[in-house]
Amino acid sequence: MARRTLTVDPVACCSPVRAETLDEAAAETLARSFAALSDPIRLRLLSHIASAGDEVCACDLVTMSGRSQPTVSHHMKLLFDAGLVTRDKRGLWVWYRAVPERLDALRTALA
Amino acid sequence: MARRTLTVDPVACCSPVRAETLDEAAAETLARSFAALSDPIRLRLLSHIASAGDEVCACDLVTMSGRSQPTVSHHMKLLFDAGLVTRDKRGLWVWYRAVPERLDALRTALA
DNA sequence: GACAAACATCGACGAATGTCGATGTAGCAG
DNA sequence: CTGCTACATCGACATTCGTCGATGTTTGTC
Repeated sequence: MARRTLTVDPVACCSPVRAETLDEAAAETLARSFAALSDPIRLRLLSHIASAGDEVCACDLVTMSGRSQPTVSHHMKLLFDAGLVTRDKRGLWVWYRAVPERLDALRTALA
Repeated sequence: MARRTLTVDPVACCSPVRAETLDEAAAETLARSFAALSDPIRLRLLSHIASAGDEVCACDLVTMSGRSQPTVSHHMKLLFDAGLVTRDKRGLWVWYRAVPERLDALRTALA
């Protein structure tokens, strides 16, 4: 059986905000996703990965963001838990990849 | 000339996150908008107004959200400053209306 | 085995946020 | 002018968040 984690469903989420009033559970889920996008550093990290169109090494993110390694690790964990990126550890390096389906799901929620 | 306020431009914002890495200024602007959507109460308030398709009285929002009047007023100010709703005071009542162009702008930013 | 490198976790700190009671302000009704 | 109503602002509080140095863990190299 599929293991239940704390991460959100990559695709499904909530009905569009303009369709009907969100119920409390849907609002909670959506809010958590948007909270992942509510920090400029995280937005730049995500944008850097998403625009690359390919895998990005975590080591690049530290230099690119200008933050310390623990801080970047913290932000990437939030993006990962929000389902916005995937993480793939190979050897010493960790490679991140954007999850376009998740971005599309959030776009749908704003419809 | 148009008065410059603290509110954001209703339409224009940032290039899509998948197009190229956001610069710091764009990331700051976008993050502030998503921060307005990062609270479940605000999402329900906005969804209630947006799905109404018409004006909504502030008095309805208090009962609907289950929060105190000052708290609702605080949240509505954030939504207003984010350009997601307009405010129209007529007599004693304040009427809110959703700004679909702003929601569309955020959807575009997630493209 | 010992050592180094990449990343995660921990602990602590200041700053920002959500919340509400108390109070201020603007607009009606008498 | 007096009161009442709807909403905004203020002050205070607990909680959450962003940050980084120190430390832990995993992996590869020798």
